[in-house]
Amino acid sequence: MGELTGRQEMILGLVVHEFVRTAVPVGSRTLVEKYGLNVSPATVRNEMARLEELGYLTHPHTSAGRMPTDLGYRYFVERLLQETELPLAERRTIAHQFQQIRQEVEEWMPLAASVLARTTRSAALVTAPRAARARYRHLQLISTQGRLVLLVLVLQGGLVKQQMLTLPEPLPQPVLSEVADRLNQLCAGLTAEEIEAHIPTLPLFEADIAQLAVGMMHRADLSTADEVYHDGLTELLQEPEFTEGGQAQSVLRVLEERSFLEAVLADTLGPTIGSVRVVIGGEGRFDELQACSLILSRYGVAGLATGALGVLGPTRMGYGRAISAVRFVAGLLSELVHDVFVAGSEPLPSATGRSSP
Amino acid sequence: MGELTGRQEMILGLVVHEFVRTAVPVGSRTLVEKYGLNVSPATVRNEMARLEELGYLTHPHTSAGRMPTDLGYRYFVERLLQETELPLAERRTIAHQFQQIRQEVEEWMPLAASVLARTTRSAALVTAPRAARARYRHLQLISTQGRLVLLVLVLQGGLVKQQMLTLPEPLPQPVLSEVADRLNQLCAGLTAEEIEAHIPTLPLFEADIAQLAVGMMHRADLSTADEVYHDGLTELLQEPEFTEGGQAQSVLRVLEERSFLEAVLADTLGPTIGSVRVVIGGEGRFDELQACSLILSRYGVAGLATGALGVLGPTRMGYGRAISAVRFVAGLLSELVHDVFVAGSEPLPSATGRSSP
DNA sequence: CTTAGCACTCTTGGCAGGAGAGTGCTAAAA
DNA sequence: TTTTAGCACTCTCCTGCCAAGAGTGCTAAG
Repeated sequence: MGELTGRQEMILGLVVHEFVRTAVPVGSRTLVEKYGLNVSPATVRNEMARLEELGYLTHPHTSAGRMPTDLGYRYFVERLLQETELPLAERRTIAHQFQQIRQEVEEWMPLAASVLARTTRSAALVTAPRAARARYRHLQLISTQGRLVLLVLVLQGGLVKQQMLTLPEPLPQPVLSEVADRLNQLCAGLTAEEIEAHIPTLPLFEADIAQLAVGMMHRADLSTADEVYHDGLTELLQEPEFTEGGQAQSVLRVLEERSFLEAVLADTLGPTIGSVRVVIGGEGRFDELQACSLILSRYGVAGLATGALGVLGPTRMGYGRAISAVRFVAGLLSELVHDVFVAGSEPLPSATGRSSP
Repeated sequence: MGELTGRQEMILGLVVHEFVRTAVPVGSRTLVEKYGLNVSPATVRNEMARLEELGYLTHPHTSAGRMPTDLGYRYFVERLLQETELPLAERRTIAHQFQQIRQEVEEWMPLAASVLARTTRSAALVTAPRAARARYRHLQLISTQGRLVLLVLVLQGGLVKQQMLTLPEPLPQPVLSEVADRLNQLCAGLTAEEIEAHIPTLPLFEADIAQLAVGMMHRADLSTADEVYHDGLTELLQEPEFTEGGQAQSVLRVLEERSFLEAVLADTLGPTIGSVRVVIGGEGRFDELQACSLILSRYGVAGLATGALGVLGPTRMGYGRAISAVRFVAGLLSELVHDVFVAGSEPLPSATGRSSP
């Protein structure tokens, strides 16, 4: 990415800004008039031509204004966008909402999605936090009538898995609880492999149960994202680039084809917490996202449990605001996860004043 | 809804059939030729004019073919559609898939949604089964480090709720387990109110925990649908009626605005299990669904736990197949729920041969 | 009651022409 | 050397127009 002169940068920035606002290719005259530049449209045209040569702008057709290319957005995001934060008032209300549902584990993800969608006016995606390697925390066996038993396995980080099993003969609840307790003492904090090592030493019935739990943990390890919470799809599809045919579906595919989302996450997000990644226009690898940009970040506690969250919008999106919002919400969620895992007992420091690395 | 002559019914039926297939208004000549009627187009025209007068057909404009009105579809569904079932082979494979994941509680809903979406080529919506009144089944307290404790509450039917709480002082896991056990013995099978009645008799700490559980149960009672699983939205949005502007959003609103879905379910589905309801074109009450039809059914075990599932398609949808699919999948899910709740110990009778009332 | 015939209406696609917007280029001005 | 004015050029967008095609509604005859 070559260097641009100050004026070229300014013009690129203005084109991005104006195009994001209006969704209409912007011409030289409009730019000069709207932003009170003290050069003539002709000069701007020359610079625009140069920017186009370098690949930062395009033309839909000869007599139309300019619009940024994906490369143009990239330059904008990486060099022109000064790091910014959401306004304090907004941070306050958001932090307050999270404070409200601090105890309600199930509300975390939906709230994060809703907040992201609302503040960025785009679609938001949030995956639940998961341990890199599932670790056993607690198991319980709940007898239904008959020989049918519900096995509830709680993994470290609060992820709950359920499975049913049929006993060869009915057992009373106290016996089941006792079995569960013994396993709990033995297995707390272990990974699937570590538990497997113990199995041969266990009495028959307990070994069976442990084997089931191991299976559930393995399955949990395999899938990267169990549930994807989303919000704001309707707002996204109101954007002009999606109101026409085909485009809407490709966006939905991201949601419904889990494998696709997993690929994107794996490709663009390492295990690093805190940094925000920006994927513009699919970056050649994801055709379905040609018209979209993704702002992604990982949240959670490194090495213990992490999830991902992000904003999906048209390439023509407000990157500054979106990046700040993603970073801020990721920070809040990380704090919540931190509580469940590392668990300080002191009251949380106010989240409002925080910002990321 | 007045009576129609046999020939009028036939023509209405053919118009529906043809329009569903092609999405193009159907003219009198095409009808005669494609279906080998031995009357002339003019006769068909006369009948069509009569059907239009009665409100079963419309014209987009003077020189276009006819297409069914919502009333026309309604007549078709209620009087012309003979009760039918999915082909045996298809029922077999579907039942087999459910058999495979019988034990995997978390897979039920996604599978149901996926199967419905695929067999009807429309969007499918499935809500998790919920007890009419939440009933306590099992609670457990899992200590994190420090004073933070994770409370996991399992309700009858397998619904799991989690919440965190902060203790005034740290307690070791065995003490917590003991408290949980005492509450479990006392509260198993009770509703929120019944537990509340016990609270004054409990020691202080246990009373607090019980109060929390009661709160969680109340909250569970309030919301009709916690999670809505969906699949097949992409296929739906490929239909010609949604590829153009505005329409796509209104469909997504159904998904994202939970309150809306709750309203629809409450309005159209009583607590009755097994019957299939058809909502055509929003029926005047739901503007967002003007272009859509919903095929809905409740599943589960009456009085214990029920959920809803359905297919969302364009009004121009294959009603026969959709209704059969919804009924069949609802039946399969009901059996699964039956197992968890009422819990027979005998192996399931093969679902393939079953059909609903 | 059915049908043939015919006039009528409305959509669709193609084509032409003018307005508007914005560019690219050239030559003059700073 | 950079900036600017001027001008020709290109392309979209809208409008009006025309012909083809599809399908109807009506009327009068079978």
